[in-house]
Amino acid sequence: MSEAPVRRRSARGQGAALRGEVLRAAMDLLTETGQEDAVSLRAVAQRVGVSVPSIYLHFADKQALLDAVCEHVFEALDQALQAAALEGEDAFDGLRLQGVAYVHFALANPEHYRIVLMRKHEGERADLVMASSAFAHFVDSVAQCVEAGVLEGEPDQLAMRLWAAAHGLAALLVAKPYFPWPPLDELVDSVIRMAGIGLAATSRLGDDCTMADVVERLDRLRD
Amino acid sequence: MSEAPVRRRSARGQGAALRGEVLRAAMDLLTETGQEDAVSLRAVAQRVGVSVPSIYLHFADKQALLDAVCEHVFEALDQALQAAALEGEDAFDGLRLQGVAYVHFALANPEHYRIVLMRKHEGERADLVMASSAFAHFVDSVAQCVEAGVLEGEPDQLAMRLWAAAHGLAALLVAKPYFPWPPLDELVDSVIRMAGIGLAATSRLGDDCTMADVVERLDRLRD
DNA sequence: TGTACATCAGTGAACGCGCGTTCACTGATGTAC
DNA sequence: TGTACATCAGTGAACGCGCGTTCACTGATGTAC
Repeated sequence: MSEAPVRRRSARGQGAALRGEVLRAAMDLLTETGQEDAVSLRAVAQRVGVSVPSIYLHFADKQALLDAVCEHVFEALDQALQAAALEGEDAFDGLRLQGVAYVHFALANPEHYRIVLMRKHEGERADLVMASSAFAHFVDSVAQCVEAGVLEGEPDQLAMRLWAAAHGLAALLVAKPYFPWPPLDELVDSVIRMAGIGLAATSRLGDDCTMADVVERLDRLRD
Repeated sequence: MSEAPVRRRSARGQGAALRGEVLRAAMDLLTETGQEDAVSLRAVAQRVGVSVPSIYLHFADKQALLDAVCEHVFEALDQALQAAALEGEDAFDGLRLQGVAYVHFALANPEHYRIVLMRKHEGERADLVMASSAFAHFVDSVAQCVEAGVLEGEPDQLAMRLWAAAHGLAALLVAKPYFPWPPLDELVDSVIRMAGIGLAATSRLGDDCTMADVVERLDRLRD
């Protein structure tokens, strides 16, 4: 039943090739099974076509393998966001497109997203997000909006708020795929715009104006 | 080391008492250990002071116990939100307070929140959110804002967007407690207001006005 | 050109562990006669 | 008032399972002489 691929042993000096194959197998297992539990060393080894202890030639332990997976995922996310940012008509629009791309990334790689951003990370691995370029690049994008005068405040603080909104939708869609969501594109668009416009409004009109206050002002805009 | 509490066997007809004790023990284990894995039938049984098979007298299997925990958590969340709504000065403010209460609930019960809203639920358990009163009550609150003219659109759709924002912050704080967050009260307040105001703006000004468009209008408000 | 040796890329078998679940059982307590 | 019996609320011991990890090992291939 279970295909046991035959793998030729690497040539001398090419031992490191196995590392890549193991990493890829772990990523693929996440994609195909959709559950983290399915990524056991035995499952990974079998998929690569290698014995279990071989994995230890390239990863100190299972956690090291999972860490490598997380790193990989963050890089992919970073690239997706940067590509999206380039499509924007201006800095603010680039932010919006990054939000949309962020949620789409989670939808396309739900179990990868879950492993990296919905699991609790402790100790040394706690700073995974900060260590990734993805967050730093996103803060840069926000900073451009501040320079352009669309947003006001500390870019990293503003970035966290937008991140929260995008993550919220991404995480809900990943965790509750069977919830009766409306058509996803509309949902994503509306949430991202809600966040972007809300952030522009709250950051520009001052943090201490009441919500009713803002609504009242919005009323005047209608005329 | 591990205290093995002595439990008197329930009197005749009082067998159901154990059910409550088991449920409570499972909840407490989540609180104290902060990790779902710690809730094994053995750990629960030991904490109650009872043998493992006794649990099967009241729960079909482990999943049934976890389902009961989820139900309990949703009820607690529902109560927290309803209490918060009552404090609002008006319907819209009530929405804001519910958002704040939502995030505070997650912070106070991180592992409970995780188990219910950050895990993937499949099959019959997929409709847990819809089956809970919490979501329905929240939609009601949104509907009141629509009636009051603060928001426009389908209450359930609007509710999902706000839910996404609040959940995003809650989930990030639960998953990344060591991230260098700013002071939590400010962060929560700013995200909730961003979402509320953003929703008011996008729903009232029409879904197809561009973000730049809205920002331009906001500029006029400053004068 | 031949051979001993070191190195490299792996393997097979076993380890102990904690888990959910099952099964035959025990012993106290209420009820029927 | 006494006793047989049914019921109830549990228990002890064992089941098989998959897991991460370790250890002594193998066999091909390059290198030194």
